[in-house]
Amino acid sequence: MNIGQAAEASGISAKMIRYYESIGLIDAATRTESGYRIYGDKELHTLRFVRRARDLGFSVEQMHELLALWRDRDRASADVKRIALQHVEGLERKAAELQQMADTLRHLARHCKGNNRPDCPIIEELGGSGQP
Amino acid sequence: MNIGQAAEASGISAKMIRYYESIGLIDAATRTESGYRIYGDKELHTLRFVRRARDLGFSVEQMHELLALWRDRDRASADVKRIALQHVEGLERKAAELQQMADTLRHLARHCKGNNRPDCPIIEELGGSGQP
DNA sequence: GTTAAACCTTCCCATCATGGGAAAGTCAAC
DNA sequence: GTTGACTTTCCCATGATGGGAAGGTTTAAC
Repeated sequence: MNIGQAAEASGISAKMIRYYESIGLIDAATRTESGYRIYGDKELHTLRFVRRARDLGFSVEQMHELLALWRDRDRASADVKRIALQHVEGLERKAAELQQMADTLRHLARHCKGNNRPDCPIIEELGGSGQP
Repeated sequence: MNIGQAAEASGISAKMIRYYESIGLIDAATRTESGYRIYGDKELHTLRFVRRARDLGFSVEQMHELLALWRDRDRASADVKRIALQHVEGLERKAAELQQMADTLRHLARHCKGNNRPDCPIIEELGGSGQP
């Protein structure tokens, strides 16, 4: 399988597959005589693992740890769980932060008439007291 | 006021003030004879506007539009509201996406024993069927 | 057998908002 | 007049991703 087909089958772009290889997240693919990367079932399996982890928002560094644990038959599930829950905390913190911003803005927008007049609580909040 | 004091007073780092100037978000500061940027009340007011907008997650481009509206006495509040609500949508979409990831992972983690054994629903989900 | 399309390779550049640091100039206080 | 705290510009880095150029390879059609 060439890189294009591996990309298609894994859902990771060829560009990113090369990038993941270059930073050492995945092993360097074997090559044909002419230098084309070739992928087999094992490599595809790894790429799919990476895609699922990525879809769950894991960073490259976390994916690196997870891949190591995945390959380690003697892993402790506690290690996996720790990485996952640590990530969950980050996700929830970030989500709450964004939602907080959204709530603030929605609140301000609710009191903005949204018409032709210039007066608007949103811009007044941003400007503090006084005009520019 | 020098850039350091303006940074202190506005909550935007000197580094970022220079950057915002370089990309045209804020006007180029006047300079002393020796080239130091100087900031007065008006400029500080603008910097504070930018900080508040940034704290609400607006992008540089959106801040650019908001600044223009802030300075425009003939603005329509509808324009401000449109930008704000558009941003709110983006924030909520992103927040929901992160929260969805967090929920999925929390669910998997709840069924992971977190002990010395290797079996773990989290890594099994990432790996799909079969071992690496 | 040649040619054209569709691949592949590496390399460089861009994003977005932010920070680090170097080298050199300026200002204020002592 | 020296020292220390500030300022200037310039270059580089982040993280994950894409765009595109220049050039080599494979494949399918004629």
